[in-house]
Amino acid sequence: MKGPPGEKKPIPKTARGATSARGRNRPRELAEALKDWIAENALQPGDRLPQEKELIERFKASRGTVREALKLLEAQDLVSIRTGPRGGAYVKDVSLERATELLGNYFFFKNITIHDIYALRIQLEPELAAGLVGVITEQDIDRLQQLMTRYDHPPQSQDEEREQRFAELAFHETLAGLCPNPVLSFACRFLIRLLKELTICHRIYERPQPELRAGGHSYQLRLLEALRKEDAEAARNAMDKHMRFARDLMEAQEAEVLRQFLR
Amino acid sequence: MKGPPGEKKPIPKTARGATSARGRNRPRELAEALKDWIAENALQPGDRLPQEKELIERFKASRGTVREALKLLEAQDLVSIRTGPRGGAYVKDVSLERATELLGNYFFFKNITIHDIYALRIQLEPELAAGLVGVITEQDIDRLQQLMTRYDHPPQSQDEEREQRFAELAFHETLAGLCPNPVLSFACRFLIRLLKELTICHRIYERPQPELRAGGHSYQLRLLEALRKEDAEAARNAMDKHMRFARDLMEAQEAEVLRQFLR
DNA sequence: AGATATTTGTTCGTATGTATT
DNA sequence: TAATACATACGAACAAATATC
Repeated sequence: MKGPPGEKKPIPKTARGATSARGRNRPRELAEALKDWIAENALQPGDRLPQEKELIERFKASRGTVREALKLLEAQDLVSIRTGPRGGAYVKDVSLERATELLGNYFFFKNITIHDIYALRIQLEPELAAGLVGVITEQDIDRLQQLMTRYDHPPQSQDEEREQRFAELAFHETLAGLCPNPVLSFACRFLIRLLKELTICHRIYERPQPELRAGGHSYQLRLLEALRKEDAEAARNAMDKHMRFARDLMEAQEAEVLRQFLR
Repeated sequence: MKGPPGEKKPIPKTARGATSARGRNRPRELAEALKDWIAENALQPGDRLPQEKELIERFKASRGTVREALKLLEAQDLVSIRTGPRGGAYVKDVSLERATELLGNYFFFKNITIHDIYALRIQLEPELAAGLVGVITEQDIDRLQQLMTRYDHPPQSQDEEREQRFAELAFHETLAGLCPNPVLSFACRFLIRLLKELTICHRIYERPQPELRAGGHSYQLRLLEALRKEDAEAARNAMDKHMRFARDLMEAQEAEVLRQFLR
């Protein structure tokens, strides 16, 4: 089917190509071996792995293979690679960002709706709010109130409209960051990330939402008041109302946008 | 000290190495660019990416860089790479197992407690149960009831004790698998995985739990009844009671095990 | 079943930029 | 400032795998 094989490979002279070619010595295996090596030697976050040259000798692999294996570990956020003389691969704690990104990949092809996300937010954010009592400080609350000034007024432009939506989400991210329950904290932040990435949300955020902004602002004020009084149930209640209010408006907007889009 | 294998170096003529060196156009960036490219072109699972040669031209990178980027995507389970004609990088659905594993890495160094996990289960499992109404079939319910026969009787041995705990969790995993909300479904299954991996749970599962077994069994029966009647609120209520009951017992056991351990 | 073409997999050599000393 | 060590990147050749004829 293809072009005539007129051109032979004209490089037979040296023939010093691959040597071992031991079948399936894939980078993946090397990565697993490195992980085991890390565990065996009880390396802690911050410790440095041997440099490439030594890894090449120790594991009997080429530089490219070693590099790919290290990249694999970096992709899992188990190591971070720095350049320079003190460079190399360092054992690292898995970062929130990376974990979020990797989990986001799982939902990449799933069809997530606003309804799906708010079904969880309604359950989790009130619990989170209640759990903050006794943990959150006056300074934290002041910082949150400071954040709210970015959307305590009607937006002057479409850009500001969108910015205000993200500032509101940042409010909730900050709250989640204060939560002492690591799982709950992660879940709430991940839901916010999903919201940010939903393309339907981008369309919604472009539309004027005076009700959403004003309503959200007042619910958040009630929430902060409850937190100041260290009243867990009042905090839970305020957040519950806040979430249900937001869900209803967002779902209505979703339907509206879809209606326009399908027209 | 290099000691090449006898052969001379017959590559003097070309000898042109790196050219661009535009800052640090790392493989990471290429991987991100490829991800964007996948989204822009609306590639679906099963679709093939351009082959290495074309990617080299299109993104102006060397083969090694392209390969590392592809390996990065492969490590994230976004593509799978095959050799041979019609080979190349194929867009792939991220498997539940892999996503769970990667997220598990994030919580590996965090100190998760039973309380943390049940704080979420209490919120999410009732919601999941309610959402099953209208989706779950009679066959599904029959299958679940079949599953329950594995712990409808007191265990005869410590092995069976442990087996019954895992069978109960399998019941909840099956429920979660039926949930039409992908985020809620994942969350519930991930929480169960965390429970399974908690070392404290292993100790608890070794101890006799007649109350936990009998109580859980009866709550699950009530749940299935509600689902048969398609009564969402009754299902939610049954699951809520079930979770609170389990949490109280598990936390008591956790305290007990810790007390013994610290003695 | 076997030959062939296509595509990735592996290794080597080399060049370059940069951060540390 | 110069030397050096190191990661980063490029290119070429060969090896292995595999679909197609």
